[in-house]
Amino acid sequence: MQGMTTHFKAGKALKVKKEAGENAPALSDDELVAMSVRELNQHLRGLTKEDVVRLKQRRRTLKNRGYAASCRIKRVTQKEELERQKTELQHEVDKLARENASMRLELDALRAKYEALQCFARTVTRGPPGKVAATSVITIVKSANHSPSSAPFSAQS
Amino acid sequence: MQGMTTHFKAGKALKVKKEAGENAPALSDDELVAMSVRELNQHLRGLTKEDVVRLKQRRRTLKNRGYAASCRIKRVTQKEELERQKTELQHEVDKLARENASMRLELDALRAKYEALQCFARTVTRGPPGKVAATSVITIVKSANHSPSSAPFSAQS
DNA sequence: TTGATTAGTTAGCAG
DNA sequence: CTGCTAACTAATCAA
Repeated sequence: MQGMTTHFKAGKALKVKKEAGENAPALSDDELVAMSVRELNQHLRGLTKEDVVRLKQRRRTLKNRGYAASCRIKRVTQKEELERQKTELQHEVDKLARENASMRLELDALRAKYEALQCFARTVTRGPPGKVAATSVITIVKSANHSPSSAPFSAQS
Repeated sequence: MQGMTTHFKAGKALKVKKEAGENAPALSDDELVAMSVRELNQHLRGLTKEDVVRLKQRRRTLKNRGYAASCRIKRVTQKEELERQKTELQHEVDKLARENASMRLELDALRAKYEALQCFARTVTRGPPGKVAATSVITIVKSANHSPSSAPFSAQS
C-alpha cells in the first residue's frame, strides 16, 4: 500500500505499456475490466509471461475498484433502509398511541355512562315493589363480564 | 489488522532509518503519533530538511491511520445504534398493539353490558306508571357522553 | 494544523 | 477465480 506513494495509479501512465505487439491496441481500463476471460486470453497472445501477469493484475485491481464501490453503495443503501424502517415504525407507534388514547377516552366515557345508568336503574327498581326480582336481574347482568358474546338477554339498540 | 499478521507496516522496517543522528533513538510509531508538536520539534534538531519532511509525513500518515479507524468504529457504532432503536420501536409497537387489542375487547364487552342494562332499564320503566319521566332521565344520562367527570348523578359501587 | 470522510489499493476470506 | 470487506493511504474538506 505505501508502495504506491509515488504512484501514478496504473491508469494513464501504465496504460501505454503495450506498444510491442501489433494486435494489442493498449486496452483502456473500461475495456479490460469488461472483458470476459475468453476475450482476455485472446489479447494475451504473444505477450511476455511477465506482461501477462501484469495485465491480469491490472484487471484484478480494476475489478477490485468496482467491488469497493459496490461495497460502499451497499453500505449506504442499508443504512438508508434502516432509517426508513425506523421512521416507519415510529409512525406506527404514533398511530397506535393515538388509537389507544382515543379508545381510553371512549372507555372511560362508557364506564361513566354505564355506572350512571346502573345507579338510575337501582333508584327505579328500589322504589316500586318487586325489588327482589330486579336486584337479581342486575346481578345477572354484572356477571356477563367475561362473555361479551353471550349476553344474558339480547340488546337491540 | 492484517498488517500485523504478515507484514510490518512502516513500524519495524522503517523505524531504523535514523541511525545517523546520535540523539534520534528511532522513534516507534506509537511514540511518534502520541508526541506533541513541541516534543516533535525537539526530536527534529539536527535532521536533514528532507528527513524532517519525511518524519512529519510519517506522523501525518500514522495520525490518518487512527482517524480512519475511528471513522470505521463510528460507522459500525451508528449502525448498531440504528438497529437497537429499530428493535426498541418494534417492541413498543407490539406492546401498544396488545394494549389496543385488550382495550378493544374490554370496550366491546362494556358496550354489550351497557346495552343489556339499558334494555333492562327500559323494560322496568315501561311497565310501571310515570313512563314519561323515566324516558327523559335516560336521555339525560346518554347526553353525559362528553363529560365523564361530571356524571348527572354520582354512582357509588 | 487537526480531525473526518471519500475513493482507491491491498490482503485475505468465502463460495 | 470472483466478489466482498477490513484496514491502510492519500486527497480533500471543514473548523
